[in-house]
Amino acid sequence: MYLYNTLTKKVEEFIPNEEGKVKIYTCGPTVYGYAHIGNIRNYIGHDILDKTLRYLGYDVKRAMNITDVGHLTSDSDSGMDKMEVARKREKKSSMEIAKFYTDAFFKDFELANCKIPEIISSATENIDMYIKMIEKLIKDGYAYESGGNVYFDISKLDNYYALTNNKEDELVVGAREGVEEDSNKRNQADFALWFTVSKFENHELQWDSPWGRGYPGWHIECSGISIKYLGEYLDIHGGAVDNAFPHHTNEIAQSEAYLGHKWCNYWFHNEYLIDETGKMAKSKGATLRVTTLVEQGYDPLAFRFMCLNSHYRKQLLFTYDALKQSQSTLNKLRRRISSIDGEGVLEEDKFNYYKDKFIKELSNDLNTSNALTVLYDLLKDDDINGYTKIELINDFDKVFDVELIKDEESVDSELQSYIEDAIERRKKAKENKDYDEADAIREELLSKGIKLIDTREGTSYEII
RNA sequence: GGGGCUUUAGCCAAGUGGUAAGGCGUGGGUCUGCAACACCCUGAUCACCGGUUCAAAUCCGGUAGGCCCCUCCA
Repeated sequence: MYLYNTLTKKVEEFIPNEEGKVKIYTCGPTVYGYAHIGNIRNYIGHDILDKTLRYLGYDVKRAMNITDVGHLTSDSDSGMDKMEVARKREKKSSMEIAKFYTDAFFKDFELANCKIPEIISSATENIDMYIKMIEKLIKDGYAYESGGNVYFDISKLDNYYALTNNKEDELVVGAREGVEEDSNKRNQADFALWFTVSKFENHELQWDSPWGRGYPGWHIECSGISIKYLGEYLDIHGGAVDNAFPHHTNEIAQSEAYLGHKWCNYWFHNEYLIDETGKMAKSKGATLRVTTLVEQGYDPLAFRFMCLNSHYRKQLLFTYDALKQSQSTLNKLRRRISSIDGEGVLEEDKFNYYKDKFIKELSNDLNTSNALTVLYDLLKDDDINGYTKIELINDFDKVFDVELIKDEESVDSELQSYIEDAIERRKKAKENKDYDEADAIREELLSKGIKLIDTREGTSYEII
């Protein structure tokens, strides 16, 4: 398995800390609003990573956080907590907001056939862990109290910018509008580990701590949850590209300072899904959800397929035209696969030949686009029996997970006899050259969601 | 100002030194009462300029365009 590692800026062979086992941490959503399709693309990328590693035989343990507190609109202490903003907007309690958007998130997540990680933990469930970490960081001289807050002192590290090659002198404070410098910090790039009540009024969620009643900074949650549930040695940590700096940079800083040794070997970053205006962002008000696509009549797996057809490290432009193409491609694939006669016995050498090709593509930094080409090559191969083809398709779909072989929809016997009767009536009408009647029957069924397909062998149907 | 990514046919897209995969769509055809489905045929010298090389979409330099990060975002 070869993966691009942001830390080394190269595609390198993936070697887990413990043979046969992989520990993955995925940065989860901040649940102050709906997850849009760009967010979901990121999770589809992680899902493919997860499923590919399992496909290759690794024992995968994956954790993901739900950020329900501590994520400021700005990292200087002037920002509002995102959860607080949503709370005021919707006049609900923080926990209600978090619950509502967490449920909505997982609905979209599952619509895209993303497997839910073994461990899901919310920021507010692990306050003890953060306090423990912060206490040690202060004790060891990596963190300090100032103006009521606790900050991490990046000057204590030799290689703070390792992940992104940023240069301290060149970073622009307030490059983004609305960001103010925090005068409590010793170094410009220091970041908050704990905020106290003194800085914010009416922050609903607060906990007692050695530094006063308050709440954790954003970055500490991922380190805390990861170390608590996955241990001191992590194999892969992932997120979207924008997380690399400062979030992941800060995670590395605080985790390694806390642990006293290297923490995570591979950093996995997904590129964005963009639209004509650029990045889709919750903060820009983007609300196109997977659920929305479903309401518009699209198969959510067509969206997943669209992501698979591209590469996780390439920006992907979302257009309805592209989505329609994917829908069409997926429909054609499924039809083609459903017409395969699955008779025969397993042809092991051919099975292995295609499986090896499939593995080779996925192992090359998750080249899903080429993996799909292996599927097309397989479908075109006349020198392999139907049974073996179906076995391979089922096998590939463990990773693609786009329901290439749709389960036969169970049609109750009453409906089935009605359809068969209608097909027979239509057949008679056609024999009598009463095409108006034949078309009327076809229309009647179509209005009930049943599509007739005429073939040389007769008429079949499809529930749509 | 600094850092990162990116530019291949109408669209999505593979390709990491040897002479452009695949898919969608389009057009043409076969089939068909019609339609749909299916099947067959159909397309590019790889943003531009220069260099290295027997050989470059692939390496190097430059130009232009797009996107992202630099303390809110997946």
